[in-house]
Amino acid sequence: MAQRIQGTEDLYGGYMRAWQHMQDVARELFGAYGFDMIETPAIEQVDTFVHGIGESTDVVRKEMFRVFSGALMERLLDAGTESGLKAKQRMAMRPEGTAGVVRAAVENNFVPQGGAPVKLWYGEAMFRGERPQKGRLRQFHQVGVEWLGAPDPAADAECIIMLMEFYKRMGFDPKQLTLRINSMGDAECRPAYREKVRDFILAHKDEMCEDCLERAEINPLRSFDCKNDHCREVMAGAPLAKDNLCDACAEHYAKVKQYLGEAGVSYVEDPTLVRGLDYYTRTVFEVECEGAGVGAIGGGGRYDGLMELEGGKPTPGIGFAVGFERMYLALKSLGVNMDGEEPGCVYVACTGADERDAAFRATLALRQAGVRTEADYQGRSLKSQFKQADKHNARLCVVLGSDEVAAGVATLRDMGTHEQVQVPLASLADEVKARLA
RNA sequence: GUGGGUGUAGCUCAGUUGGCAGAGCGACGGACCGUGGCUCCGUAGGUCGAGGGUUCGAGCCCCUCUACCCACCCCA
Repeated sequence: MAQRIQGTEDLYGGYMRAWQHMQDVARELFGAYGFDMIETPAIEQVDTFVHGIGESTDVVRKEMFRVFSGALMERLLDAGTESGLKAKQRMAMRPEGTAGVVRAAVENNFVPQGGAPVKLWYGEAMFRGERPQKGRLRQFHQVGVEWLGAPDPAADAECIIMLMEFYKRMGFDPKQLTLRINSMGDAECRPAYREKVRDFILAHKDEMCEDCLERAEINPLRSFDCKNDHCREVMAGAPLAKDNLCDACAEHYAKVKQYLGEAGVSYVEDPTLVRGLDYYTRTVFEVECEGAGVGAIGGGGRYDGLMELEGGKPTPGIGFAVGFERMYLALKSLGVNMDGEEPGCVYVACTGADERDAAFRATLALRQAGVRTEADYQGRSLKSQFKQADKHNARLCVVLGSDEVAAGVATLRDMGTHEQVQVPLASLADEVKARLA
């Protein structure tokens, strides 16, 4: 039997409706904050992701799905190297949303010099070549926002406030969530801090695990959340980001915290919070649902250097992304079922072959009037048609028997109250719509 | 990439020392032939993940493959 690729899922039924619901909530809430929707291509040049996400990150080093046409792949296998490929022939499926949106902003000049900020949101599939496990898929879905051109710490705060409101509307009690924030500094102060942490690790090399020694060179800040307890104990004595911020970063961070406080958003300052993508500067944040066992259900931060890395003018940016599948699992672990119900409909039943034509016309008329309508296509008994009507969540059932057809009427049964009335076939759609309203 | 677990009906799973493949749910049909949900009765549905081996006999034991799940790494 043909089967799915590992780590992918088919979205249908209640699960699909849950994903659509998440996008509907996003559209409404993010729209109120002035965000417009954008959809960028699922494949981009590899460089777009490498420049943005960072050469040394796991996402770029081992998780990106590379894309080649069949013809190109043949040439590649012959040549044994991709060094001869042009940049635009080296493609990858997007592992996250920010790099593509920023690339689009640069390419289309969304934020001209001195121009107003642009606010964009997306809801689409992401692809990462990892081994799947709970809350981790190779194709998964995220809703996210990018706010470009706004250096103001109020933008950081508003993003976070909006994010927490989003969770609330999706069915979380804010008390069930932990919002962790940190500041990673900027081009001014981060390099020096990074070096300090590296030196600290190397000074304690006898006590650290192998992974951490490797991290010291690649991304020393990651050692803060090493899974090894002993490493974390050692790292507790390491220099903290918040003590090593330049004045501008410290002021920015303080302002973000002030605004969060004013908005009544509770947060935990976590000096060890380090996000895995290199583009982040200053504010970073992450939201976790305790006990759900799926890790972070959303996160983001500021990326003031990213536009430049993608070849644009220096333009500040901030954004976040929320994982659909993880959020779905987290809500489920809290007893909230996100599955959407099939919408109600009207079912057209008939008693036999002689009435089938009349049923066809009634079904057509209802659908043309915009009513979600179902009917029988298997020649089932009337009793069975009623069972089908229930399965389709029918609110009304139109019954067409020989008596009705002869009299030019239809019996309309309310599936909730069992009330039945006869209405002229000519005004069926109006009668139905009046009762559904 | 590394480690562990599981594949039996549409779904969730039982299946004892190797001895006639099961349950619950679901589906379908019926309970005074034109009326659903509840109840009752009945019916259908299986390459026991695939291939090989041991055995009189394998869902069960052995080997290989494969798929999925979980965990590490990392991340949404």
